[in-house]
Amino acid sequence: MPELPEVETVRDGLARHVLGRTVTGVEVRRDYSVRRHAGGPLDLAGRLTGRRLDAAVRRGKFLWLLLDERDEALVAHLGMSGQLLVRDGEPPEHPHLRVRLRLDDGGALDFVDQRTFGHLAVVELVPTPDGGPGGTGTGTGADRPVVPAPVAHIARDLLDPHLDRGRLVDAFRARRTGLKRALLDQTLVSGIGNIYADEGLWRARLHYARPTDRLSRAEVNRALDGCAEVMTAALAQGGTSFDALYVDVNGASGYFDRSLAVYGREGEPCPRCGTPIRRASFMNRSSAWCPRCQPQPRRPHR
DNA sequence: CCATAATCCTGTACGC
DNA sequence: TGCGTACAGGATTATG
Repeated sequence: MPELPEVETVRDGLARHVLGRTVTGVEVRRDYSVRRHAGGPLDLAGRLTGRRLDAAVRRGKFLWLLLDERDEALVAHLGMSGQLLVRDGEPPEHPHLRVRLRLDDGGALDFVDQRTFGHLAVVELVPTPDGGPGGTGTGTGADRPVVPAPVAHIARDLLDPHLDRGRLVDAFRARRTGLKRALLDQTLVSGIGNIYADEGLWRARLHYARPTDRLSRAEVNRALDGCAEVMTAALAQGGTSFDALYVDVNGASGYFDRSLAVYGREGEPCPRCGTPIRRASFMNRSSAWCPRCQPQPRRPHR
C-alpha cells in the first residue's frame, strides 16, 4: 500500500517528468475518482486545462502539483492502489484508468486506481499554521508556506525537517489511546500506514497496544525513530524501481518485501530472536508483532 | 474536543 | 467449477 516512501517516490518522479508542462485536456473515466472535487468532473477539467504544473509537493501520504496563475493545486491521494503514470506519446489503455491528463508535448499523466480509494481534486491553497513550507517539494513555489485546504489538518511527517519532534512526543503522551492508533493518526503525525507502523514498532521493541499516556518520552521517541528509519530504508530502495517513462508506486508488495520483519509474516521466525511472529485483528485490519521482543502490556489499550 | 465505529471500493484468496 | 465470504485498508463522516 502506498505509504510515505511510496508516495515520495511518486512525487520525485512527477518532479522529474511533468514539471513545467501544461495540461491540454482532461478525461475523467470514473467520476468516483474525483468525488472530492467540489465542482464535479467537468469543473475539474475546466480548472486544469491550460494550467502549467509548477511544483510537486508532498505531506504524509498526500501529494499535490501547484498550478500556475491562481492559488490552486491538483491534489492526489493514492488510497490503497493508486498510481500516477507518466506516459510519453499516445498513452495505452488500462482497465483501471480513472483520470487522464493530456500534456502539451503529446504525452499524458494517467491516474490508475484499481480499488478506487484514491482521488484527484483541484483545490485552493491556504496558509500553513506554523508558517513553514507546505511539505517536501520540488519546483517553482514548492517552498511556499501553503497547503491545499483538504491537507490543512494533516500533520507534518517524520521526514519533514519542520516537524517539531518535542511537541509531537508531548502530544502522543497526552493522548489516551494505544500506541499504534496514535502512529496511524494522520492529524498527529502523517505518512505512517499499517505496514510501517508494524515495522517501526518492531524496530522499537514496543507493543502496538501500549497506552500512550504511560509511555516515557524515550519510548515515544523510539517508536517514532523506528518508523522514520524503516521508511527511510524503504525510500532508498523505492528510488531504484522506476525508469524514465514510468513513475511507479510498485504496489503493496515487491521491492521492500524482503526487508519486512513482521508484516505479512505471521508464524515465521522473528529476524531478531526467532520467536514465531503473531498476528491479531486490529482496527478493521491486522497487527503483526513479535511476542518476545514486543511484550504485551499488562493493561493494553487495543 | 476526544476516541472509536462505520463507510466507501474492487480484486484476490479461500472454503465448501 | 462455481459460488459466497473474508480480507486488504486510508481518510472521512458519523456517533457516543
